[in-house]
Amino acid sequence: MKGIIENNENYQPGLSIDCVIFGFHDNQLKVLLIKTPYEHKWSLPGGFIPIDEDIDTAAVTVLNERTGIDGIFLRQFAAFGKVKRNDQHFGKAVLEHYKIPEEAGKWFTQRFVTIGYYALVDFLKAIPQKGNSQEIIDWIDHKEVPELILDHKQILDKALNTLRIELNLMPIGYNLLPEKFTIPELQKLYETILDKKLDRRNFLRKITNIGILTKLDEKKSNVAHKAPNLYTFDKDKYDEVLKNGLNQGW
Amino acid sequence: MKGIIENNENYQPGLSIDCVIFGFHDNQLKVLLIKTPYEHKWSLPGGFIPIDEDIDTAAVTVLNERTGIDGIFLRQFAAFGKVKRNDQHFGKAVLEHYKIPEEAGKWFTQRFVTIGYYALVDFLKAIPQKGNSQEIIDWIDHKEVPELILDHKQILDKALNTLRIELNLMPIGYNLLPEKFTIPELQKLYETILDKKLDRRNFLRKITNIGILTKLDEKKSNVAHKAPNLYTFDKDKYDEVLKNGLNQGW
DNA sequence: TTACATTGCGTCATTATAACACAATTAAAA
DNA sequence: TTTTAATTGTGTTATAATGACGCAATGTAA
Repeated sequence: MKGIIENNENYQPGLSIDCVIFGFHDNQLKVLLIKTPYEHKWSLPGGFIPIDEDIDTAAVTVLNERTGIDGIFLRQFAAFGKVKRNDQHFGKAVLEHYKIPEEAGKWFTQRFVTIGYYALVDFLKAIPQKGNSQEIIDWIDHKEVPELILDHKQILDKALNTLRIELNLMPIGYNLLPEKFTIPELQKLYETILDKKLDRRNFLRKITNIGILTKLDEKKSNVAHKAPNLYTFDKDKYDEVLKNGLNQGW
Repeated sequence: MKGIIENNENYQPGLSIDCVIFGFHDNQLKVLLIKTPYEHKWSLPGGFIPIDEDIDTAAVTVLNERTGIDGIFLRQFAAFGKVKRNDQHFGKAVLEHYKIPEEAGKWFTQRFVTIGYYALVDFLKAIPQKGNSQEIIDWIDHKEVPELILDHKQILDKALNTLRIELNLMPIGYNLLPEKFTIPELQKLYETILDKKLDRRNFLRKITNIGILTKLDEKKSNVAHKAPNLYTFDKDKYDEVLKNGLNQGW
């Protein structure tokens, strides 16, 4: 933040990035959110775009800084550019907190357009990183997201909606689950994202027919009831399906 | 253009809009392209964003100015923000042509991010409008698009690709065809967009099963061979399907 | 009058989907 | 130790969707 206050001519003016980072844990679809001490609401992790960086690169940077992982599944899904989307932000809390003089503050109070990215990450590998010591960063169940700043709730909703649609076009799971997982776990992931129950047996048939799963000669241990079999993704086939898409339609 | 040269502080800096406007005619999917006398290549119709306008509104304005129609099907599909996407543009031809002094020209030579929209319009209702007398604006078959400026070819490709995917998620045709049309015409539209042949009989079955077509008691006249029946879209059902989507997948 | 391209309507085999049955496994309760 | 309950693995069956065709009707042009 300090760098940009002093050298905002090095950043793309009026343009920001916001990331909706999804993780899956305890049968919950979680979102990585941030709370700064000078704001009363939570917000999506975001950032500005150095003028000498591609916007995608800037998004990767935000994500990497916040989760500590590389090679993340990251997709741009929409740009948000309503005139009034940030008209009462930065104007108060942030500028005061950073003691930014009015003239320099104009850079922050201008009308901002933001580009939304969503990411799918392995909850156990992603370690939430604070931007500074006063920040709080945490995984929050998407069903219990508190009030967010600006239009961040809309951005989050749109991201989830996009994810739901893309679920029908491509396989997911590789990015959200640990290397070894069970079919019921994968099903829970789908059910959680879609917010609806699926039939166990039909799910198994459909997911295995895609041809991206490898059944391991190993069962999950330390579980109540019957121990489910473990699977991994066949990465080559997975990537092929990712590239070519699932349902052809016409 | 004049307004923005003198009052560029009224526009969102470093951000533009580009529109991929599709029309369907003579069994060709056509794109509305522009050629300015001071450029050797063609370009997508685009524009800048007034700081007091939503980006979507700015896109509607561009579209309306270029086609003369309202109530257009218009969708934002991606933002393009590679660092070098406009590094050799504006720097020469445009600035010279408009005799923009170097200082004022900096606004145009800065790094630009552009937001891509695609539109579907009725070819016969859309009348290409020149921005000024020296411009050429024309419908060009998407298979014969000449070399375009900057990354406009990529933007066009991405738009078409998005359209192909969305064809499986929603009905189209209402925006691209005249009010009355035949099934073979609708099929040609699909085939042209997808660039593949479809079976007549299966197409009829599938498209009618969607329940968005109304068969008219009228046949197309002045045609070679057997006169095909005319149809219209049932707008209520069409909109309902548009809203809810076609294939559920999971 | 005939040839030909196109339309309208239909069949049939295959595949995909939805709904459901039952046995096996394992922790916890009785 | 036995029983209960939850969960997993592996089916079956009926229905719907899809892909690959056949054939007669229509209207232009040879």
